[in-house]
Amino acid sequence: MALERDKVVAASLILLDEVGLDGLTMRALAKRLAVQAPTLYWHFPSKQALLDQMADAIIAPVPAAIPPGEPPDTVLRSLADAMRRALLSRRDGARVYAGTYVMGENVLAVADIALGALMQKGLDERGAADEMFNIVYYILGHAIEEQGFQERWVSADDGTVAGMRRLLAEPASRRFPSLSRCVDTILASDFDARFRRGVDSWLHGLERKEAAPRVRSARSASVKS
Amino acid sequence: MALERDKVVAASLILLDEVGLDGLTMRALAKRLAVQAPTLYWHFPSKQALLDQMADAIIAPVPAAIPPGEPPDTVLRSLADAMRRALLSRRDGARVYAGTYVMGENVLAVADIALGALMQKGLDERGAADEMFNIVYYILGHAIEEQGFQERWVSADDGTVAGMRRLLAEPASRRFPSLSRCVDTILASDFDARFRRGVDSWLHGLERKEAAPRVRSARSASVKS
DNA sequence: CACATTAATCTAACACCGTTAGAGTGCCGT
DNA sequence: ACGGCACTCTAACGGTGTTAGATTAATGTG
Repeated sequence: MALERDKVVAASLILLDEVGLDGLTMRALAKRLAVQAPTLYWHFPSKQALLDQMADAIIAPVPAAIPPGEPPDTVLRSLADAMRRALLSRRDGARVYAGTYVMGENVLAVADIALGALMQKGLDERGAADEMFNIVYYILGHAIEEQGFQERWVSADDGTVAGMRRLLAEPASRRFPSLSRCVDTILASDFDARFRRGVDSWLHGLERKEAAPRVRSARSASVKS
Repeated sequence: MALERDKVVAASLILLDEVGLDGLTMRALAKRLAVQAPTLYWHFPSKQALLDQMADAIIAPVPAAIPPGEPPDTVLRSLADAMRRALLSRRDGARVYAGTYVMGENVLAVADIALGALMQKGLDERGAADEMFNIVYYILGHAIEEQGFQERWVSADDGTVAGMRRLLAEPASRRFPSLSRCVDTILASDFDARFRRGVDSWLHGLERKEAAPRVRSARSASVKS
């Protein structure tokens, strides 16, 4: 019963790597499973339901990648790293995940780990929830843009970033001086290094939060006094 | 020549608000313009090209929303705010923007402003490029999830977040203790407040960067000595 | 004015998509 | 032996982005 479902999800992930999200059709998936397309609708009520399962499967390796018993900073760093790697591990993985918004088993597990580490650092419930979403948003946006960048520019017919340089360098030269100064740095962009620095910045910001517990707002304070 | 193109983009943005990205078809757009669908292909080589123009149009208001002559922190804060508002101003706006990766006029202008402010704060080219992308990733991820959350949960048949509470509270209670503690906070989530705090954290992290100029790596230092 | 050219739109159609209806097929418990 | 169930099939519907090629409207040129 649930065995067949898992096999379908596994096959769809392989197909995703081969043809991308736009090429992932029910008919193509059916052919790979030596089956007719409508058969899939006995196992999944819709394509979106299948995509939801795929999204959960994509981040399934994340909870297991977190070393237990480590200090919260280590947990958070490896959590961010594992989630990024999971999203990037499949072609269009970030786009699949972004389109889902479903409360899958693994999604909940990841959230639980992040919230636990954040509260262990001294944040209250709201602070932990905020920061947990913030880092997830960052990871997701980062991965979406990275994969989109690759598909659009690196694996384009051009084959290099030369086309991008042409588009960037010309109009920037006069009207956009700051951009013009940074254009070489941007073209040589290293997503991994940038991500690491981004996570560092985030963790550094957390230090401030845990050190200085939130003050009551002026209104409620005056009411109290 | 370019006049007709702009009219098509404007109409497509109105249609986007009405029917969402999934409902935005070339035939529906053509009907709104009192034209047959293939006519659009005289003005745009593909639907993706139209979406690219739409994405650039969505963030067109951003550069104008930046007060000139302000200190860089103010510039960056209002830039983040304006970009977020722009993405949220159209239905599925964030998803449209995320799928584009095009070097439009306004995209370049926004990048130029951000890079200028960051370098004015003392960051070098690479630091400015990194942080500019980081904040953009964050804004984008935030907006995508917020709009997706609304479409999937708030405007669902259920009409409220009750369905989400049901899905979250039950499985969380035993296996996910931290999540369980935060579930009420999460359900009462205020995206605006969270975004403001996220930008604050980011700006705070920048202070550290500008204060402490990067040290040479150990390897190159030892070579020097 | 007549005419060739160009811009813009049309109709018709292609190949494909997600999805549904409803008819089989094989197995399993009684 | 047989009813029911799990699973798969064929056929088709309405829709999609996109192309080919004919047709109209406008425009500059002799």
